[in-house]
Amino acid sequence: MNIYDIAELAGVSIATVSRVVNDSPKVSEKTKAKVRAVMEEQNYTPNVFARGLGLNSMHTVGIVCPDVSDTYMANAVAYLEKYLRKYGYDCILSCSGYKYEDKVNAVQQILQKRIDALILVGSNYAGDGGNLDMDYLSQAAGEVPVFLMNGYIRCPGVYCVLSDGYQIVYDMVSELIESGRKRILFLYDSDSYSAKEKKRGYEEALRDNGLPVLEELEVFEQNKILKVLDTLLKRKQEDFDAVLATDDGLAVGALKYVKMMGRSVPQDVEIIGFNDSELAVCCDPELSSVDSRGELLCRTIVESMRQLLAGHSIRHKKVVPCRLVKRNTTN
Amino acid sequence: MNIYDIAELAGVSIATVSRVVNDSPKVSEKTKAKVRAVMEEQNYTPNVFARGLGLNSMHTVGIVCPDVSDTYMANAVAYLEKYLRKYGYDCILSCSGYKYEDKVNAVQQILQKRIDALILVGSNYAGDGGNLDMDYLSQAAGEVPVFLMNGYIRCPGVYCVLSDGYQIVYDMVSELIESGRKRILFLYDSDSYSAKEKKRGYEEALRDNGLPVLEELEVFEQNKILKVLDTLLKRKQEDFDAVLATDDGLAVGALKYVKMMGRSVPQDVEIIGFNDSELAVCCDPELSSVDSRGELLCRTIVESMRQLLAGHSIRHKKVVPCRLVKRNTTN
DNA sequence: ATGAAAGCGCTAACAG
DNA sequence: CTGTTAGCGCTTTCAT
Repeated sequence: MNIYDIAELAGVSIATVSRVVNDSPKVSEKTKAKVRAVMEEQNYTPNVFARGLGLNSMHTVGIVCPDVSDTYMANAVAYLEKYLRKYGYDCILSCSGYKYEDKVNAVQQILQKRIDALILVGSNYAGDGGNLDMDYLSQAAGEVPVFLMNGYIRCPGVYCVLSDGYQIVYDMVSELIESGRKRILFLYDSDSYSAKEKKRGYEEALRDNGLPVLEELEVFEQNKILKVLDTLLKRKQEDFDAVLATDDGLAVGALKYVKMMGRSVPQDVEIIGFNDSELAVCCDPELSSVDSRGELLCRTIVESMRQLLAGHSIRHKKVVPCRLVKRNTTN
Repeated sequence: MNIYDIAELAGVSIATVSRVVNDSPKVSEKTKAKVRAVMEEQNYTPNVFARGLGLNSMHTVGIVCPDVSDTYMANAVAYLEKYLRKYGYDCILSCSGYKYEDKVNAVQQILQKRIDALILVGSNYAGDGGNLDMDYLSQAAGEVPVFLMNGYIRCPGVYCVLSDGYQIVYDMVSELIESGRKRILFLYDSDSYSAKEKKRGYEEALRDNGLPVLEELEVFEQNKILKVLDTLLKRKQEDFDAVLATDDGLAVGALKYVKMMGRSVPQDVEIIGFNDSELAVCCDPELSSVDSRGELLCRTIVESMRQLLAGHSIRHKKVVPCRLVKRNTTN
């Protein structure tokens, strides 16, 4: 059943059928109704490939993230998909992994699908692991609009939507210090843009509050609960009275360590995680965690994308404030 | 830059270029090399839409799940994507939600994309919520091969790959009883095929071991840690000495309740979760959990799909055994 | 408001 | 092994 069949059955030309399919205003309501009736009756669906060929678009956006099995990204993908679908876009998903060359490959591959826009989830696409060569992004941006969720690079055609990790960390550290904490452990697990921003917030807050930045208090470990626990056990690093982690998994690892050392949370050690995931509620005691506004970021990205594709111009950088979800704190 | 340009630059016909693109064996290595050189040099990429039109396929498979932000599904999608990409398939993802009509819509919508196969993740597609009308699946199966991950319906064209929830639950309950547990709470959160199977395993094990099936010990609650805790608190149901939950989130909710009641785990109450997620390791004490073999299921699905698309016939049902990951048990 | 016809870029007989 | 050519199903001028 193709457009010719419908045209014949409806007694019109294929051009008219096409116009009806695209809801063109220059078809009389009467004809529209007639054609639509036939389409319904025949259960006709336009061939998306032919349509794509003609329009050079299949109304599809590409979503690339290092790993959807990560809670943060899974959430992001879920929200993105939801908003994109709301506006009739389909999503093609690609999980690139974390290695630079794999990320480049994934981006180049998905571009061949002639997507209408590309969304990169997670700040790992903005300068991770030392390789700062962002050419593949500017190249991509030359073909379609590129959106960076929670990352930032300065490059025409790349639109960045991110939460203000720097600010919230700065504020939290300042508050911790004000409430008497002196040795705050900073736990992170990546060199991504957002991790660096958080670290900067941590260090600046320490400095601005007259405390030294101690290397021994900045620990980099894979985001696995038991790995973190293990590392802390090995280092026998018990000399801290607060922990700030860039992810809830890390925070829980620290929590386990602290409890194992017989110290109590939050009295002896205050622990704060990031992303406000189920992990923060699962552990005992529950932990405060920063809501990094995943849903808002996703909504903003999709709305911006629509603006852009509709011909409007949009800002290259949009920053959203984070907010702390407090649980069991001492103050 | 299209096939004509390449043909001209390489001094061959478009047919030859097309053959090279598709790596047809009937082109001399010499010509292939020549054409490939030009393609490289011009950075040529075949237009996927035109290709789709000609082949009536874009080498894409549809993945539909109720909600990727759920850990189990996120994992499944990650594995599926990985294996599919390995064989050159792209994935289009659709999150349908849990409502029957939304599931039907999602399936019908994604079919219009002329995907090569459809994968439905989670047993919610096989008879959930009372509505047993599986017509939309058999209809879908009429158009493309349909794979059900962890669900089972008897329908030609629908291939089911699932883990044996019935058996593992039956075995675990039997063991619990043998080790002296008498009142085992069964916590579940859906009416899906797999939940029903687990419940059946629970009930049959009780019966076969001479214990009654008590309604008060079967509690249905949303899979949210705090919701479960809340429900148990309201019911003041403390009269159980073991818990079997169909998901780790539920198990953790029960754990919190048990600890709150001042009873100890696993001495007073043994708790076992499902899916072996991070939650099982995050809580304190860590919980045993059933590995439902997500990766194996995904790999099996993708391999089966390839067999099928290659013209071989495959079995309509493949069952994989689960396995228990023990942590802090009493026996 | 509608139709005729020329593409869109590629695949796949068919012919040599 | 290579080239010619007729589609694939739709969009879109350009007429009318």
